[in-house]
Amino acid sequence: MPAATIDFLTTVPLFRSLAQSEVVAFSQLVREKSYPKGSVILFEDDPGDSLFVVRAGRVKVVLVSEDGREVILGILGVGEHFGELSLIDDQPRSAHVVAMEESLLLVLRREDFRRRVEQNPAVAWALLIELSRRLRRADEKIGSLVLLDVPGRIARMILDSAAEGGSESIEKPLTHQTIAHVIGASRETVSRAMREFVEAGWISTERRRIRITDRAALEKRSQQRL
Amino acid sequence: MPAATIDFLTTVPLFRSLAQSEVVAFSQLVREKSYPKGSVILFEDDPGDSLFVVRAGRVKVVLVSEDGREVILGILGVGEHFGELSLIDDQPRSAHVVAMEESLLLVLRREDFRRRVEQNPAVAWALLIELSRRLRRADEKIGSLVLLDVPGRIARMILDSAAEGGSESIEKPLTHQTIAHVIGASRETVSRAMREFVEAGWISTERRRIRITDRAALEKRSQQRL
DNA sequence: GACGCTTCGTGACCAACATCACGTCCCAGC
DNA sequence: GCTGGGACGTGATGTTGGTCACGAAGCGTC
Repeated sequence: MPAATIDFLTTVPLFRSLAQSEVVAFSQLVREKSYPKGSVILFEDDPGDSLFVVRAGRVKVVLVSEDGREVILGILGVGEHFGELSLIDDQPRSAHVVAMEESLLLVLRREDFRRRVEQNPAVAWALLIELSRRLRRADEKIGSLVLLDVPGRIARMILDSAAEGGSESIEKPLTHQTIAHVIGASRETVSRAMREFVEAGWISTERRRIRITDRAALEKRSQQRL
Repeated sequence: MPAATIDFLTTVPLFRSLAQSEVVAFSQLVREKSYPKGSVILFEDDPGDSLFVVRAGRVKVVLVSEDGREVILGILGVGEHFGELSLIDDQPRSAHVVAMEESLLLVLRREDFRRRVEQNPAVAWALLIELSRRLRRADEKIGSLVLLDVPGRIARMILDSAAEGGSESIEKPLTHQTIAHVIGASRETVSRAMREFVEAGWISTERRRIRITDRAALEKRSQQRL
């Protein structure tokens, strides 16, 4: 197993608290797998027996309705992982995961994962912290869907995305369609709302990158419904 | 500590996998506290240092917007617990919790809880399973908020609630207002939609208890938007 | 049984968004 | 450079569901 994989694993929050020897052990259990843009990595309702870590690229976690409309539950970039729920509770996968770009994933199988978790309380604890974080975000999202109008949800999404990255700008390009799927709105409504933000001087956009120019205004807008 | 508390704890999923001696140890760490109907048990943004288990009564987990509108993230009954997130990740509470009825809660402090979790992998594992369950439900809820119309969300809520209890009826009385807060709709819309369900012969209602009379129709309705 | 409080039923009105239907722009690949 | 597909801008139109405003009906309490 290449040393690069070991180095990479030490940067993943899930494994960061581990001793070097533990990380090496993990690195020997993973397989690498690559997925072309648009390919489905796993399907809702499938029985799941693997955990995935994004090594390169970007994936989206989506729910799809009978008539084809979709919601994006999350967008995961390098260092983030998915698929652990099915390893924990033996239930089928709760959503589809699709590669948004050509992506390289590390795959870890259930038995290997479980054995390691049981032997290493630090991993269990890191998992608990990660699930807590996701639960908080999910609850927040529910709140924003019910309590905020579309511009409010966009404002909040921009602030959230910026918080992860460079603080004042969103590095990863997002199409209006993608934003719409994330916040539960139509592409057209997102277009119109974002134009208003630009005109108001709250953000500026160039080539699908968004830069925040008036954080305070955005924060205010993300807390009230007009 | 009364033996009744010990017996009760063994019925709680979180502790069910524990040895009797472990349960006794826990029972000696909890305090009992009672809350009148309507009282706030904990506030969003407070630093949290306790885990609560519902011994009697019912509580709701709510987010409240600036202008006073509320979303109910969950309704917890006897044997369910809340407040563990703050114990795990040391972040402030993510929502308010309010007693819907006169309620009796068991309170466990952070240090006691952590020590026990660290010494007992079974508790950590039970916690992981519980958080996984909640995460799945939260994601499902996000999906239904975006993909379903109000009647669809009501249909789904009825099916979910019935699944927990007697399968064909919902034991715990729910007001239309409460249902509205859970599914993110107005009281009036819930009234109208439920009347239609009754007229269609899908459910029957008496004194705030709902009985399912045509499960198949409800299931169908909960999957599509009209 | 009478009072009051909460819940529920229902109509009228209106706003936020989805949807439909285009046209334009941008860029990647030939 | 051209060409085609995806992303974006924008108007017109329709509909869901929120809000307001009542009145009626339950239900617990004295």
